[in-house]
Formats: sequence, structure tokens, C-alpha cells
Amino acid sequence: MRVLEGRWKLVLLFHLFGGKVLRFSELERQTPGISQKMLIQQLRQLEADGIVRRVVYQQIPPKVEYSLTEWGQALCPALDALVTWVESKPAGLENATDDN
Amino acid sequence: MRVLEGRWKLVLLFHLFGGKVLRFSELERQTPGISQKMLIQQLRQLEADGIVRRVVYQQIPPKVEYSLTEWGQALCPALDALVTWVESKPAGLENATDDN
DNA sequence: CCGTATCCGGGGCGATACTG
DNA sequence: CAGTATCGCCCCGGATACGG
Repeated sequence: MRVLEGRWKLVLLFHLFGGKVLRFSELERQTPGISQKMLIQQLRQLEADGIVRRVVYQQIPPKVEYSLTEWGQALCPALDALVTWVESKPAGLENATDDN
Repeated sequence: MRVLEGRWKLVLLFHLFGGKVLRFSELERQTPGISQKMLIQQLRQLEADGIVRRVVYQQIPPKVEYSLTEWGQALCPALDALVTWVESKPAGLENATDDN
């Protein structure tokens, strides 16, 4: 499970949800606040763990596409369930995330 | 989603899966490697985020029980899906978790 | 039994600058 | 466009000791 730890892992996975294929710059744009360093780092870890596939197009300008592996696709039901969960959040229970 | 971040959060949630009610010492025993500090810290954060309920029995010796709130119970499908996912892990893809 | 209080090291994470 | 390379803070997490 350690595999999913990391500040941006889940966010990135959500973006690749449902067999989507995204370029580096697209992921960057869709993930406000992330730096290139963190983006590549988290992607590389996901790749090393066999969740994300990285395809390089040898050309100028460079082009790299990221997508979920089969094993990564298998995460979709879980991600789905998580979305359902956060959307079911009762009111009055906002951000207690602060004081910890 | 930050709510689920933390070295032991998911592990603890798995233990409270399905409406189970556990005492502090029970959680400690079922979670090898955790220290009392981390145990109480992660529990407190989960409590502050409305996922876990903490019930204190005013008596000697002390007794404290932890369980999932309704909003916490709603996580079960997601946890279930995660279990299914890890169990579907293909062979030959063991621990790349090391070199990151 | 159920916590609190401290100390401490490693690394996660961000900001910034540079490259093919 | 898609990355490396550095620097540094902060805080997460482990170890240990103590208290009601």
C-alpha cells in the first residue's frame, strides 16, 4: 500500500482515470501547484511500481505520454469508490485538517 | 484526500473495517511495528477528520474504544476495492518500492 | 491501560535555475 | 517540451522515558 503514498500520487491517478493518455505538460497543467520535480518524481515512482506506463516518442520536440498499466487500471474501482466517498461527505465537517 | 495520508491510517482503518470496535491496546497489538505515539497521533487525526469515533469509559482501569463513524463506514467499499486491487497484483512485480 | 513529553534524524516536498 | 540538478526547510515518524 505504501505504493500510493505521496503528496500527488492519487491526484495524478485520478487524471489518468479511465484509460486516459496524457502528456507531461498536460498533467502539469491539470495539477495546479505541482512542480516539475514533484511531477516527474511521483510519475517515476508510479512507473517503477508498475502502475503507470511511460511512452517516449523519439522526436523534436520531445513527446512523452503517460497512461495506466493493466494493473493500474485495476485501481479504477477503488478510485471510483473514493470519489463516491468524498462526495458523500456530510456538511458541517469541513476542514479540521489544519490543527493536528 | 489528504485525510488518508499518513504511514498508518489505512492500516488502522482496515482493522476497524466492518463496524468493528477495538480498544487502544487491541489496535496496538494488531499493528506490529507501530509505537504508542504514532498510534494515538493517527487515531486523533482520523477522529478530528470525522472518520473515527472515540469512546472513553470513565473507570479504573481506563478503557477506550475506537470505531468508524457513519462517514467512516462509507469508506468500506473503497477499502474493499483496494484489497481486491492488491490481491490482483500480477507476479514478477514484487518490491520496486526500494529504489526511489 | 492509555496515553504525554522530548529528542532527533531522514527525507518528503517545495522553490529555483539550468539543459538537450 | 520534458526533464535534471541543487538547496534547504519542515515535519513525519521512530525511540525512549514518564504520568494518571
